[in-house]
Amino acid sequence: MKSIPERKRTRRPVRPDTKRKLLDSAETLFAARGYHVTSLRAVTRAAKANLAAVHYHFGSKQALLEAVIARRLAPLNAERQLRLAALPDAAGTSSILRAFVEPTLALRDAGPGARHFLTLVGRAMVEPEESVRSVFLAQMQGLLEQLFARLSGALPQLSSQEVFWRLFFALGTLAHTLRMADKFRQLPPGVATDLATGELVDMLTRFITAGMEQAPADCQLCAAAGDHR
Amino acid sequence: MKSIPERKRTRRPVRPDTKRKLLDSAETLFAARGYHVTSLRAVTRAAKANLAAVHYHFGSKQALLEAVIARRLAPLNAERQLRLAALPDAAGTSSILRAFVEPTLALRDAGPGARHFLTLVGRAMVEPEESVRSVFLAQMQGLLEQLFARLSGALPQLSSQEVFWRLFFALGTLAHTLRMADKFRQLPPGVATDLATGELVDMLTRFITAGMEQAPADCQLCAAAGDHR
DNA sequence: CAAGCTGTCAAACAGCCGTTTAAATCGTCT
DNA sequence: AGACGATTTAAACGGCTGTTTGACAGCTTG
Repeated sequence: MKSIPERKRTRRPVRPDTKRKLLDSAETLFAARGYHVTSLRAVTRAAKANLAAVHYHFGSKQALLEAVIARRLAPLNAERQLRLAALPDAAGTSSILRAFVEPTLALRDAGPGARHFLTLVGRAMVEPEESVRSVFLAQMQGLLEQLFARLSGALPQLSSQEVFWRLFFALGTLAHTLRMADKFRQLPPGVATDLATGELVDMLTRFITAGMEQAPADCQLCAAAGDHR
Repeated sequence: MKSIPERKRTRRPVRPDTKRKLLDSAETLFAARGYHVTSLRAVTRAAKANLAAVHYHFGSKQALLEAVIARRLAPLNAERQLRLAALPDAAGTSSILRAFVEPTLALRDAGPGARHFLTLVGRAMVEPEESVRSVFLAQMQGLLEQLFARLSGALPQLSSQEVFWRLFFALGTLAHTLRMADKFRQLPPGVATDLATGELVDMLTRFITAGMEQAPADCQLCAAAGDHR
């Protein structure tokens, strides 16, 4: 209403970051407290935006969740796919699992937002509510089938049923680890609470590799040597 | 605080099963849809009881959750403790883990209520909300410390930090399995969806035993033999 | 019988929820 | 300048939430 801002290099509106701030706030709150217990009022308050902004920019609470997940999961899945495709045909179980795990946990060091996202993903994998879990699984299904196929190729001595169950266990372990990517609580004394991402990747990969590579169920040698049963 | 009823033969009221029916309905609904999204109206409707019955018998929604968990977790933990104590001093990792896992998954065959409880526990372990998770962890802490001590004794070559992390992974795998104790969805074709409990216990125990018993992180032989890194 | 406790019931409470509306504001273009 | 689309804003909507209340029924005990 006054002097002309001739050098208005800012072609974007004054507040183009409302959408991003909503995503950031939702990411943090959904991860910390869960999707259902987090109200849109809490999200918009944290983002310093109006309550109606969520519906203007996203349409609904669920669409906001989908956007939060897609923003980071799409690039992450793309890199996991690249890593899997770059493996030699004869790659072993450990390499395959590492190609999947390492880009994931690398987000721990990509800023606090990405770290919150990891917690959110770890929870979304096991969410009781269909709507939340399906939002996540829909974006993962193709990659998971690819991972299953690679592992089946690397473990030809196992039945596909056995590969499935071991992969099921391994993904459960990964989800459990992701949930703790943010912070740890109630640790027994003497255990380091902060761990470098590289060490964590190593430990996790070794754990699930050992579980996947063990002898088949009907291996007599194994049954005789072990103390189980 | 009054006269002692020397012979209270019929101390039960006419409808002593309202409390139990509330526990059953809450167990089922909490497991199927989650604690927060399940309303007391849904619980009382399923139990064919009045809305106020929850507050009369338990005091609050959270107290109902605690009662649901305690009803089955107390006997379960008692048996896990017995199984652990009955082990010989020289028991191996596999036996220790099996003593913990087997009574747990045995609830799969103890009726539909117990099966729902397993799902609920698997979710409570990872619940974002502090109130839910702490209700569960408070009843588990002593047993978990005992389990940690036994495993440390069985794996003397590992640092306590390494034992902690491997146990952390193993419990994550168990929690993931418990969540699926109820039913499975979206399985790839050709994979049996219903599995006998014994087979499941075997597979799970073998998986986490292999992860826990692997060589220490700095084992040169292992690093040279494997294809990882 | 009357008193008393236990359990049930319908109704209401305040409060928060996701969503919608319509008006107000801002930046940009003709 | 005026007009226009893009955004923000305050307010309200109906609906569902956990919890509380007070009256009422059934059985046990004086």
